[in-house]
Amino acid sequence: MRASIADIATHVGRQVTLHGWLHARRSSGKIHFLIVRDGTGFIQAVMSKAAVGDEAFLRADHLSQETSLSVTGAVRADARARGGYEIDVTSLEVHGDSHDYPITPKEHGVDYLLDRRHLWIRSERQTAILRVRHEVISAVRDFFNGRGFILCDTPIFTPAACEGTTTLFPVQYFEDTTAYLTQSGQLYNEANAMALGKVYCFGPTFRAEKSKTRRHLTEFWMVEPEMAYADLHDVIELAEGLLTSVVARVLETRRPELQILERDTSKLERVTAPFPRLTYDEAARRLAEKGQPFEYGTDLGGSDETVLSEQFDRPVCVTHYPAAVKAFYMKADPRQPDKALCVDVLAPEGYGEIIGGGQREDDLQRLEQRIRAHNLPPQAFEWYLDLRRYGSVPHGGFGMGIERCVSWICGLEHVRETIPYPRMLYRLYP
RNA sequence: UCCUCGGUAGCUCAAUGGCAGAGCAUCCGGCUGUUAACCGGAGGGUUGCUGGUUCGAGUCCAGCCCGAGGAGCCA
Repeated sequence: MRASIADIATHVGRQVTLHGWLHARRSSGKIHFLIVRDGTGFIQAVMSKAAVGDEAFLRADHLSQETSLSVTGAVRADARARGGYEIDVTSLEVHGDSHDYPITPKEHGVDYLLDRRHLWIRSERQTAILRVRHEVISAVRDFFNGRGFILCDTPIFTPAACEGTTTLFPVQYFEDTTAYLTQSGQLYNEANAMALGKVYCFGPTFRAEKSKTRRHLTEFWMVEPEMAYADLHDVIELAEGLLTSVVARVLETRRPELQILERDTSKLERVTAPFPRLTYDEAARRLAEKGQPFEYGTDLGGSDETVLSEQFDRPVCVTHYPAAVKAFYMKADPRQPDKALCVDVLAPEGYGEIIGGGQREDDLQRLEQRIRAHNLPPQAFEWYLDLRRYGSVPHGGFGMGIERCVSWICGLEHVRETIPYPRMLYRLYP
């Protein structure tokens, strides 16, 4: 009977066949310990000379790492085994051999592993991270679908800068047109929200910034909800609801993976609403109290975010940044026009900004002014201005970077491990 | 783009300006409860590249290439 390792507990006492790969092998004169993985988990298969006979035992003597094989045997609970179960092999079939597998059980450098990312993802740690990523994405979709949001994806080829502030990847679009890879679905989302009320897009995003830090990728995935008839308060509540629901789901379904990653889950248990809320001015005061060198009026830097988030045990929402440092479409606070109705959510433990968003400028004249002030080509935004010409309403939303979110939930050092094939400044292979 | 650090065996790393080394991996042998198993043996080198200083350079100097961490920018 065919079985998978994930549900091996349901097969105790029965004879099963596992289809997988040899992850590692330890051998004695008359007993082999084969660590087999099948994509759903890892298990130790025990092959004794007495049980399989001399010939079969000898053949298994030289099985090497990542040989694809099927093992058949009885499932047995065993306290000595990691995972609690073992399989006593009665027969073994090899499908494809594997010589000099480059990723050995010993340590390797990051550069070496990234050059072999297509093989690295087979490791226990990497498969655990990718399962958590899957769960985060799945929880995000369930959250929005459950709240009546319509998935309405935005284009990846775009005619011009969405925000005009960051560098874009140009691509040749037929003979004589240049298109750019999207850096945000934001503007299209606003149009979609005027059509469907509550929408979200979820796709890859591209930033040609020459960033070289543990928080940056040139290609990453972002989920962006947008709501018509919504203000900053609604946006913050939505962000809070999303994060608490995603963390709760991962804790509920991916404990074994978090354990493999040695994640301190008590820190995730504390991620419940409400999140602390600070204005930019309050944040600046806190930074000054901590002696953090910070120039009032500028955006928060990486170390500023770390100092702030360390003061709380859950994500913190920072609102009302100076309008000057934020994107042109942010609505100014009517009560203090130099501040924007925006929110950044900073993850705990120094993981920094994982969500950025706010209320959008819905007044035609003010928006035109902002476009001019940012030196953006007005003709590129005519369609966007139409949204203010034909039934403008207060609206808002945010973007959440999936990789930063997964990195935080998994407790990783670098976002590059949260995506199957990371794209970075100096890395486009494999 | 800037700052800092690094590049030596397949991998991870040692080596005061003076014989190029270890562990793991690989191959051979041993071992019936191993958990990155262990024990014995063998093979394995254009020290990133180019030039310079020196009796002598992995080591010092210059330039270049590649990578990592950080800054700026951002999710």
